[in-house]
Amino acid sequence: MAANSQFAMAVHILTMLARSGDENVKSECIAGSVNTNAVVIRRLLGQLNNANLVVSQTGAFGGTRLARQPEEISLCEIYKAVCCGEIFALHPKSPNQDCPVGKNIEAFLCNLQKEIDQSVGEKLRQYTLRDVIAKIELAYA
Amino acid sequence: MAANSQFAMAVHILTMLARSGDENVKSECIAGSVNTNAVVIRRLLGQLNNANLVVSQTGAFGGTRLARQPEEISLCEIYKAVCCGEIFALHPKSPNQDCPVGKNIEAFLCNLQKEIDQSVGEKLRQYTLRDVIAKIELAYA
DNA sequence: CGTATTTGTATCAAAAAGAGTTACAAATCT
DNA sequence: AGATTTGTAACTCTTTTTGATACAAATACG
Repeated sequence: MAANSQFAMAVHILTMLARSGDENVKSECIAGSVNTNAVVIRRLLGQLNNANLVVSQTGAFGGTRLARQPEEISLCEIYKAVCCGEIFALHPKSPNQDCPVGKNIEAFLCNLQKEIDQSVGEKLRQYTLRDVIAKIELAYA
Repeated sequence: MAANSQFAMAVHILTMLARSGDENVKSECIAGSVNTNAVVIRRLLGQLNNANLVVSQTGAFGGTRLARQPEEISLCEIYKAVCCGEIFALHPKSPNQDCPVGKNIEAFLCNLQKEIDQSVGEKLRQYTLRDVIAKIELAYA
């Protein structure tokens, strides 16, 4: 399939919102920076809204802003909001249950998935949107 | 796309080989346990062979066996052998370089990818094929 | 030496998922 | 009332993986 860029785009979107403070930002404007269609942005904003990370307003002078301060939004929350897939997928078809390996490998892999998910979550929890802004502003200071 | 199950299948394959010791195992036999086509297995075995994890023999009474002892093969090596993608993909199209966020977000995300990859690698290095066998045999003991 | 078996690999079809696009109803401001 | 913007449905295009068929090359054994 096409690679899943939703997390990358979501971080991009939220970084822009964070830099705009209380001001509403339009999906068209974000799309211009991400270099994609505004509907793609609005779809992601919908997911971020479900996760209570952003607040949107319809109508003239509408747009979207962060629901919380940048230092209160971790990359882990963003990752979970756009529910990227697991690190690896389990078997496409259920393995042969008459084979000792086939019968037990799925449970093992499932546990492993969870452990890795935990590791990734811990790493992502170390960064907030505030850190992202800081790094980006440092880069062109 | 269809989800990438290569790591799951590779662990399955190698676990079967580990349990067969020095004996050659046929792709058809592995396919029966994984519940897929033998060519899918042979393709994966090709990758595992490139990574020097298995040894194959063509011809009658041919097949595949581990290139090393199970305790000398970590899940991290397997993961790298089948080169599953990154945890998340970068932007589908390069972001707008005239925007401060667009200009710098990719470098940030790229570093983040590497950090996460490191975390996942460390976690996977904790387990060897021997551990997988132990867990699976415990399950039906 | 010939036959049977098995891998390695090319090629194609089918399925799944993301990204991009168009279109339009609903909401909101002036 | 009119203009603007979000939310969302519907569709196409592209990419990726899996699954399947076919066949040459290698190998063992009688």
